[in-house]
Amino acid sequence: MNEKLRRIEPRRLKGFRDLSGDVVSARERMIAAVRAVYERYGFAPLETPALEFVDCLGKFLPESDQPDAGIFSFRDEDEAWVALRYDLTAPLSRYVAMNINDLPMPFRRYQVGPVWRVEKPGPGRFREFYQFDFDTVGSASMLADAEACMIMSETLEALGVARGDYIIRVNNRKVLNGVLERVARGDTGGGGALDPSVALAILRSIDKLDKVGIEGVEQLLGRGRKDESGAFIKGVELLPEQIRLVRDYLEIRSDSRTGLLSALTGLVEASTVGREGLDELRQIDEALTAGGFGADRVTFDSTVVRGLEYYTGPVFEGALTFEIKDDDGQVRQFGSVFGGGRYDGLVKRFLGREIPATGASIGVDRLLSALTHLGKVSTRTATAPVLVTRLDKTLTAEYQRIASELRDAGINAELYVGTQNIGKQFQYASRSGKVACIVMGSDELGRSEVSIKDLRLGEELSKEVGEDRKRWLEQQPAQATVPRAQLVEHVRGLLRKWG
RNA sequence: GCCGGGGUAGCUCAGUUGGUUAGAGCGUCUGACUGUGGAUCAGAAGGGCGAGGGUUCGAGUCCCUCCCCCGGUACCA
Repeated sequence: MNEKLRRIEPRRLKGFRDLSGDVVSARERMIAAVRAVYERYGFAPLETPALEFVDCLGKFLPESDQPDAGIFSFRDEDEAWVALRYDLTAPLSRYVAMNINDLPMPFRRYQVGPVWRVEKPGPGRFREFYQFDFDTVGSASMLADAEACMIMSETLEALGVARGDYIIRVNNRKVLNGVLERVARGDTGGGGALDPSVALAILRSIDKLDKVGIEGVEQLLGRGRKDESGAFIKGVELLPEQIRLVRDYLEIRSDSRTGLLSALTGLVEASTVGREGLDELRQIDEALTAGGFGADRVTFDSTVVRGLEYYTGPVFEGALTFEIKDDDGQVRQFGSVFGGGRYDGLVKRFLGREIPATGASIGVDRLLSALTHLGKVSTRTATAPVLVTRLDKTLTAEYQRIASELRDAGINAELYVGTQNIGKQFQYASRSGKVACIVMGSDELGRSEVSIKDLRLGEELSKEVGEDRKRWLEQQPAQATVPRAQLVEHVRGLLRKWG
């Protein structure tokens, strides 16, 4: 009793996961495929530490010497605030600032790894998760942004997402700012710039378009909105004319990129930043078109907002457009799995001058879960597809030879090192995802033969085992006995058959 | 953070107006079947009801506090 009380309950932190071998393997395969695309465009790997000084991450709260509540932070032995990185972009800007004189410019790097955030976990949301970024630092050219879109498109296709099952949407924060300028002035008789917090609130509301619809956005911009749980969300309190302006903007759609640009012209050309934004998008369109990327892959969409703080120009996101049914049979959309944009101001806090930069980031876990639902990643392959069983433990040396023979032939093979009987060995093989079992007792040995059991076939046939198990066991339809010399050949055949 | 709904075996859940040793299905394990996983049959193990306090002769059932989970919402670099 006392001992029971003293025992430690195994627990795991909220939002953190243990990942089994099949998931880790699937993720590694996915990462390898993505890396190949990034490298095809000349990006090189970079690794930075998991821990950074909080001020270098830029996450001290204003008006306070406490770090932002959204990050995992603590004081180190020198009393300095340190924190786990919450993305890969902040460490990149720190790295660039430290090495600005030695880096080739433009500097292009990719980085993959875990990041940590203190957020409420939900379906597909965790406190520790992987991101896979690529960024171009030191180029203000829209060619870099256009390339980012092409890479996002190629990456998704390289992962097996069919054209049409995804879309890269592009917008420009400068266009958005142009609209905000108009909201701020003339049309209301007011004038001057919007209060930054109001501007932010407007962007936040626009960002919710997907979720709450155009009517919802209008409510959020006006007096506020009551959601279905009864909670009231305070509105931005814009005037009706201002709301109408935003609505007009959001309703602009076009199937072609140039079509959207012309449609936007009337709304934002009165604004200098707005015109600049349109011009940048025009350059991106030209580069995309020259690269052979049509609107079926990369489209312009005026409703894209993305992260609020640091984007300064083009913003893009890659979204999966198909629906899936989750475990409860509920229809779900995966939505955005890939996002990025231009952030010309990030290095400034270190160097005092702007270094232009643009890039994008994959939400690895979300995309992986989408690919799993798509059936694009197999999750049942064992690292070694073959188990060499030990029917007769006195023949172990012979079994070791068989295992070596398979390995020498390039086939991963596991020798059963447990102590249980043959029935349990098959169970073990079946549960650990093996494709085949090698069986050899004194019968086979005497005839220079081996038996090879096809576990997957056996699993299928077993549905009709029925009552007559005796006969089933005698026939062993999923098992073949072949000359020992044909072992490797036969196993290869099975592996080919089950992919 | 806020609103709503929940916490009873590994899982899904049942537990009458508070009343004797807390149940089922699935899963697990064992055996029939010591050279064959998936079928069938038989049997076994496994929880003291999220935690703590209170009311009561007596609480999984009532009251209070806290914790956790789920859904929605806010925030999200």
